[in-house]
Amino acid sequence: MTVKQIKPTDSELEILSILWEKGPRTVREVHDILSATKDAGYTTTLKLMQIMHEKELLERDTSSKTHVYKAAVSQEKTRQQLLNKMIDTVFGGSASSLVMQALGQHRSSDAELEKIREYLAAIEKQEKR
Amino acid sequence: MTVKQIKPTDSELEILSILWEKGPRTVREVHDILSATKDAGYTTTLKLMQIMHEKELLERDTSSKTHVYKAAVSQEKTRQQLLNKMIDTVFGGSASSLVMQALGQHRSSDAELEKIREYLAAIEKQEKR
DNA sequence: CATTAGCTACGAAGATATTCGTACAACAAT
DNA sequence: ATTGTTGTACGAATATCTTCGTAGCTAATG
Repeated sequence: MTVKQIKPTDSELEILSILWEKGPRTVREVHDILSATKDAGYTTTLKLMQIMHEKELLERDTSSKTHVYKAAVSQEKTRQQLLNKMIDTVFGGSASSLVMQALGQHRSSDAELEKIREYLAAIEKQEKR
Repeated sequence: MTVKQIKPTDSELEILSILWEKGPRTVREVHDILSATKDAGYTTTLKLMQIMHEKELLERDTSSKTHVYKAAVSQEKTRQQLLNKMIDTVFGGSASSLVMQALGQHRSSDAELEKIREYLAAIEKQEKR
């Protein structure tokens, strides 16, 4: 049995990100947020969201004239799938290659690094059992 | 000045991976390796590689009848760009969010985890200065 | 009630990615 | 020399993504 693969395009991911962050929103609201950074017509955003609904990336409430959309896939699961795919296709299946590359480039805050250290310690403990 | 963005498609990435791993190869050789896992016609692989050459993802040596292709972009740089993009678009710009998610899911070997720890220690030392 | 504004639905154009058939050249084998 | 094999080039069909114009519905406004 194969798990349903979530494969949003870049445009779809932008919309999902907004809905994850802000919660359920109308097309108008999503469009206004999008317009701040890129320019696209209203019907473009509308169509995108309708297609995402067909693909079951979004749910929608059509009980009132103005439909309200929300993400139908979780941010957590989507992140995991996209990440796993990148690990497989770009980093030869090695998660730690990816981790080292990520740590090497981006400056992370002390707090964040500390979290990562704790995480590693927890994993270590786990493995000792 | 904007840096040239490397944006290979999934199919292109498969070909790049082969060339990174095996070094310069002919279309036939690449195709034979690809055929092991997926099925596609020979001319499909040929066309792909020709287009990748146009896009300057590949270089080729046409001095003999059978052309020899090699990657024109480094694995290192490509990984970094794809990773940075994912950090920005999927993990809200937080490299450590990505790192934690990667560590959480995939089992990494003790040796790999140890490398990561050393890496963190090095970063810490660096920051103390 | 007529007009305007805001919304959905939908078709279609444009862009890009993918796939493959066919033509043609070079070369080896019979 | 004819035939078969292996290669490149290229056009075209198909698929998917993106964008937008237009039509038509509903509600508010004058």
